[in-house]
Amino acid sequence: MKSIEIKDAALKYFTIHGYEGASLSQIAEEVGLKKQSIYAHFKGKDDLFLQVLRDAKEMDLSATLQYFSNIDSKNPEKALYGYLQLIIDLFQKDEQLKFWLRMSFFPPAHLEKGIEQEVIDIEEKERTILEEKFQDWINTKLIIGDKALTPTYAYLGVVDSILLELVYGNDEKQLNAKLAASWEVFWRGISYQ
Amino acid sequence: MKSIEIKDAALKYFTIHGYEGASLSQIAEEVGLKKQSIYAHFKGKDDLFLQVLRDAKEMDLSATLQYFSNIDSKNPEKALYGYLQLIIDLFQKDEQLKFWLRMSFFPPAHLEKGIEQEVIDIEEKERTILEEKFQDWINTKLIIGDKALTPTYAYLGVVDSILLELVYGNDEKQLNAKLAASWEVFWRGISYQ
DNA sequence: CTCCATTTAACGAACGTTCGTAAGTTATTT
DNA sequence: AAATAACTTACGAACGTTCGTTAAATGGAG
Repeated sequence: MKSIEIKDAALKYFTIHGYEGASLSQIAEEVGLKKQSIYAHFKGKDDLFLQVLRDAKEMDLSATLQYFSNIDSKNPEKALYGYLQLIIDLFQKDEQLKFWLRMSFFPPAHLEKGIEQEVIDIEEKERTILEEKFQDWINTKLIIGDKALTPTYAYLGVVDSILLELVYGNDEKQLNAKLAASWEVFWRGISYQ
Repeated sequence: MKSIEIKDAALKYFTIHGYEGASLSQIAEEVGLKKQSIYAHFKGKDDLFLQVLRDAKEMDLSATLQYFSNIDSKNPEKALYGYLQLIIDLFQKDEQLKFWLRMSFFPPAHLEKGIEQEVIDIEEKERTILEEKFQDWINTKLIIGDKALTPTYAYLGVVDSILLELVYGNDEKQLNAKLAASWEVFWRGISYQ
């Protein structure tokens, strides 16, 4: 299917060059087409971009949902650390997560409002999932604390810092060192000792 | 001085629209000039961009250096939390930090190599400052641990997560909640209890 | 008169988009 | 089964606009 090929190429160029820096002729050339042919599949650049964005968002959200529906609820340490590794895997396996990150932080100005809404939407969903898990673990005395929001936000902070290191991504050794350090301190910060 | 005005306007548009999305005519219009007049002050778009970048980098680095040369070395809790607040202040006071962040994560492709070098440079300098402080605090039993690298990386992770929240910046309430949560867990993770 | 910032004018190149058209595929009618 | 219609996909050509950049003319300050 050609429209999937186009979206793949668009994902690649939007991720590398941003919305304004990516051109339809580059994208078309990548799949062996002229730029005019893109208009047989998409209404225009904005339409192509938004479809790529929604695919990326859906992929990100479904990966998170699936992971946390299959975890061992008696082992928060394994569950939480495993999610960090999942993110690293996802990030390195395909471009969608990097694209999503770039566009949620620095959206094209004329689409900012719509994108912001999607970002808030996914963020709240993922936060809710985490908050429920943390509440369970607090209730069952597997981690310390009273309200679940504190470890939730702190954990999301660790996730963000790992994502940032991935985006920045100059060195795998440094990534692993940062992951180990953040995890060690975080886990000590929320576990009984 | 007109070239400073131009750099200020360039900073603004580069931050909002990125390198490719910002145009010289917009920047010139902001300071009441025609775009061709920019060439009396800068060699071209790249030159203007790189000068703005170096100004931003210098500002970021000098703020960090100055802060950590004036801290109370007997009180890591205050010093570390104060730096997080300094970052929030800096971020909200002027655009340079946001510009620096955007360009260090998503540099214009054709300048990537040079920018990456600058980012590695500043990152190493800031990490070294922190590492020395943490080593002192470990030696004087003000925080736990053996090697200073672990709390250094973990703290840099907290810094990153706060920066991300600032970039993303939809809500001051949420920013404060995330800051409080990350700090609480981090501090518990590195302090004696 | 000189210098320098700024202007007007113009450049080639690239941008996203639209149009008409041709070919190929699928569906409907004879 | 053959003929017709409708739809999809792709392309050449061109649209108007904007881009970064260069060159030459203008104007004012020292």
